Amino acid sequence: METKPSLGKKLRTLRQARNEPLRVIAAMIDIDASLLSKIEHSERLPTEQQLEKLAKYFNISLQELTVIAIAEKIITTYPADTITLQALKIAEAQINSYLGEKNG
Amino acid sequence: METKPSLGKKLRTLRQARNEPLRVIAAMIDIDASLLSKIEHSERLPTEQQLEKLAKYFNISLQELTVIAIAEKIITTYPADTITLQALKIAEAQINSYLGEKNG
DNA sequence: ATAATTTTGACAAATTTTGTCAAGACAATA
DNA sequence: TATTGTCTTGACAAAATTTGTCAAAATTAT
Repeated sequence: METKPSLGKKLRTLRQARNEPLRVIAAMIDIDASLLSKIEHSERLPTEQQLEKLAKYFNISLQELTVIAIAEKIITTYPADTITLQALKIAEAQINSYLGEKNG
Repeated sequence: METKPSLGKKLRTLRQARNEPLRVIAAMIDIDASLLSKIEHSERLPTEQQLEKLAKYFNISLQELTVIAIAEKIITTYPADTITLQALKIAEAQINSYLGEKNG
């Protein structure tokens, strides 16, 4: 079982806070309940469009959800080792440099 | 034209240092010369297996190539904004925590 | 026990990735 | 400048991955 905080956990918590079955929210975001179940278990990640609908439905920040989704995608895609760590630092540096130059 | 340092540039530099045509190295790593051309132009990224063969052929560190490849993949996949930046930091933190616990 | 909900695996459809080919651009050289 | 070899590019097919659904099993609640 997946134990650490995750997008799935967050979504499940939000849903349970409202006492709503998968069925209802799945319908709201136009997917099958089984897919939402998988999302809540971090077996699948929501698409951008699903994230948008979820953010709207739960009235929370899309950006916040997107951050977690990207982080999880990266974590599941690459091994948790120093190579990946170095790659992340480089990517970070490039974005920082890009954002820096964009302004002053 | 792509101007910043990149995996493609590095590979092209290595190849040119040997004065070898695409054809030769492409053959060594079992791909078409046109694909290697695209790789050198950062239009495509090498697969893991291609990276391995390239590292061997040029007698350089596979890890070093992999780091750059992953960084470039991330950069081309996600927008260069603060959301991605936050996501990268989270991914980094998770790997660090994983690597930390793994040892002492 | 029954009914509702949730989970899971198998699968089809859609999308993305990967590699090749062929034609054209470019460069070097006779 | 004609010829030959090299490099680049777009279009495309094949392969791989992702995405979503269905149906059946498992779990939970009534």
